[in-house]
Amino acid sequence: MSDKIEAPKTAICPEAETKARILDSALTIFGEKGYHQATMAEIAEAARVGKGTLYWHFASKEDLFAGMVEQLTQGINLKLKSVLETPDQPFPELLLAFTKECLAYSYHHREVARFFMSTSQGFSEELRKKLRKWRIEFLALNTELIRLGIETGYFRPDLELAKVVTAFTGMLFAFGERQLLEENWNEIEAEALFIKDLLIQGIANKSREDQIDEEKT
Amino acid sequence: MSDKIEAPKTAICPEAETKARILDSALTIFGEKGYHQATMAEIAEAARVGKGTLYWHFASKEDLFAGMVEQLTQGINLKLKSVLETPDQPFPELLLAFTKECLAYSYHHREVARFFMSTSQGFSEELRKKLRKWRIEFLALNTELIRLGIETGYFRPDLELAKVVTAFTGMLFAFGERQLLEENWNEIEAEALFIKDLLIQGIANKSREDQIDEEKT
Amino acid sequence: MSDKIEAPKTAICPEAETKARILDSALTIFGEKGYHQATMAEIAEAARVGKGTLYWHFASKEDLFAGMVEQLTQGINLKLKSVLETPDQPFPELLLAFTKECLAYSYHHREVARFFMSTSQGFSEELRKKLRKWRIEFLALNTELIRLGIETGYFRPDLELAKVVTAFTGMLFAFGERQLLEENWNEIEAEALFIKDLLIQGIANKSREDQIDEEKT
Amino acid sequence: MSDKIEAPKTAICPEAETKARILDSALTIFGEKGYHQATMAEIAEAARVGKGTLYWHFASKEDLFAGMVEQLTQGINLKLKSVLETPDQPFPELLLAFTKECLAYSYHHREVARFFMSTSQGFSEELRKKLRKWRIEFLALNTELIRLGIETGYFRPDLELAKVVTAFTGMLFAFGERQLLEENWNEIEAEALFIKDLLIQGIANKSREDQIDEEKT
DNA sequence: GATGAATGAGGGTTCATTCAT
DNA sequence: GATGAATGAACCCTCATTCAT
Repeated sequence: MSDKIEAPKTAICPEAETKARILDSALTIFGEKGYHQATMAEIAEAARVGKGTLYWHFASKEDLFAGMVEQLTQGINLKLKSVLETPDQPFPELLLAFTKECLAYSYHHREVARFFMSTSQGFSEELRKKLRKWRIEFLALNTELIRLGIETGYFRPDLELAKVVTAFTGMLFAFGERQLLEENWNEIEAEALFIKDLLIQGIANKSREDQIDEEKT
Repeated sequence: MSDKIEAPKTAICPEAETKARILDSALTIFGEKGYHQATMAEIAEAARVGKGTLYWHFASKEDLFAGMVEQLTQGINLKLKSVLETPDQPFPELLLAFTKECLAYSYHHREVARFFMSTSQGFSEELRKKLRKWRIEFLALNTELIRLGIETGYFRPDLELAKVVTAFTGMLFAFGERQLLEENWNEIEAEALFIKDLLIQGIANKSREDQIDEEKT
Repeated sequence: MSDKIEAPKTAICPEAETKARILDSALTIFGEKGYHQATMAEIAEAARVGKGTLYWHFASKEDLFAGMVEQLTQGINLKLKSVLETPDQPFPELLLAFTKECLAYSYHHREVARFFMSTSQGFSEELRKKLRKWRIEFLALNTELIRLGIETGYFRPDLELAKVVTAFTGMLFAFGERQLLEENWNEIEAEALFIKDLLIQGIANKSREDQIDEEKT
Repeated sequence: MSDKIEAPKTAICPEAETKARILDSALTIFGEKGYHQATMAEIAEAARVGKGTLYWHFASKEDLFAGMVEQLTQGINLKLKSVLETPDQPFPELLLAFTKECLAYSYHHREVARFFMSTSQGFSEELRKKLRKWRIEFLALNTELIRLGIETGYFRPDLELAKVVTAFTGMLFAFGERQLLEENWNEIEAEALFIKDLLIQGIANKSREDQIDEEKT
């Protein structure tokens, strides 16, 4: 929702400000050209700092990349967590909100949605480990969402969590990428609805649905 | 169709045999390390030819990459086409077969499934155009499948084709990538079934479902 | 002599204390890694001061290096001078004491013995001039020693001073470096004796030797 | 003696010729500026090849350096071996010839004599191991020479070989370096004689000397 | 057709030095 | 006096591409 998600924590001191500017530029440049095509010189120029300054704040190109991705994942994960913790919310609305948040995030940070998808070929084992960890953290939130759906009776109790999560995140990424290519901002609402309905009607617990139907009558 | 690309190892003409070996090595190396991390030297070595030979058969690294991706997409598209053209097949089984074919392909050519997903950042406009074309060709087959589902009454008639295709391919890629990471070959059957059910039960035409239910009784 | 350079750690004036600490760290770091491999950052860290502080006390890396070498050469030269000025000492014992002092110094400051040997390639003309000057000062003391040997009749009067000094210092450095590599501290006594004997018996004035022999009988 | 010691072995094929030219340039540049100050660009320019060509023939800067040093040590060691194997030569003349060869070599390859002396700070462990090996090979020849001196009765039998070798090589290096600084080519003869006399008269077996003296009468 | 030595533009990284605080 | 963030020139090395054989 807020246009600037990665607002610097203590932006008054100039040092942190520089680091934030570098991370910002990294987000832009890595997003535009991808990791291997982006150059440190470009990022430095975009951040209006010397090339050496990058290496004062980050140990290497990989480290800068990692810092940027971490900031991003923490951003989306924080939002998703707060969605999950919203009290007194019927599950379908929770699912919808969650989906919308994901799509909105990949819209606002369209340059970067790729990194969730991108294979980590050519990275150091250390960075791969980090990326894996962040991916797992993200998937954990998705899993929690689905688990809630089962718990509240909206999803069939016999579902294999992992499969549902795979399908769900697959759809999220696919729609996120479509936005990347086609710039349909105003479709987020419709797309989130579509995904929600597809999931609910597909894996909803029919007996419970019937119950609900009966309750309404 | 084209006798060159599908030509197996037993080609008599030695020139085509060399080119095939190069494409094979390109598939392996590009798959293992990704486009930017793979080097022409590696590919040449893997193909047991000189580096110069690559440039006799392909104009550039991008050209070789394009050649490889084309071969791949033609391979899967050919298979999917033949699935779609199988006569007298109830739609659910068609959907299942299609899905299985996709998953199987991404398993057998796991090194390459990435290329469908990978963003084409850093490529020349020319190559990007080609990649886009092949992607569209692949999506066209998916669209055709979904269209059939609607036509035959298994899917709701009011569905927006593009959205369904996006969701479907998203799931395909997600499961394909999971295979990449986890090596669950024998899950293909189960996964395809899961996807099929999720789709059918989710976007199935309820009235028609009722019809079917009634027909059974 | 100079109260700054020889000032020990217990200096009251804090500024001089900082400079001394820097010189100490320079000695350690330059000694361990060599001039070109040592970095100002390392030296600053070892001296527990900021990088900028180095530049308050020394104009440049070369200047710091020069300051350190100067301190060292003054140290050894002072010692050698005092050896040479010891009154009423038979020449062979003087020679032995001189040699031992050199070997002991290169043992205690093993990290630095290298600098006498190290070629000054890549240094500024200014620094090279200084290094040359200090080398000459050191050689002058050696020359003085040999001259004394001739004057007192222990060495042949027809010797070319420069050649003897070259040979002598060559042996000193060779044994000094051997210590650097092999850590035989307790060999200094034996080595000094060996060098003394080699020199004396080799370049001694035979006629005088005969005289001595006869005097003993 | 021969002006061109490192004459290419099979200089007809152009590839070997290029490699030889690179080694030659490396000798010059490394010699002039030292390892750390020399740049690959300079060496490439001196060899009239592209920078990349260096990396076709050598894996790295260190590797090139190692190749150069190896060629040098093999050159001098070969010469010294042939000196040692000269048949029917009285030991003093052998000693003289050996010394002259060393001095002449360090004159002809003055840029490089340094490498025997230079400490290997800042090199990889691998290169250090190689340098150590070559140094030992060179010292082995010196040891062999001294051993011969003892065997033939010219040197006292109770001498510690290692000490004599240390002193001998120390003098060789010192005179070699003096040449480096002062360009006294025509002094080699005199210097070699000086070293020989210093050694012989110093560590000669007196009883044998007496014998010789008596034989002469 | 095939080869591989040669090329050089370009990238990541280091580090002595400066200067505002 | 002291600091350390910022700088940018310079370096080693990679690798797609070429071309003589």
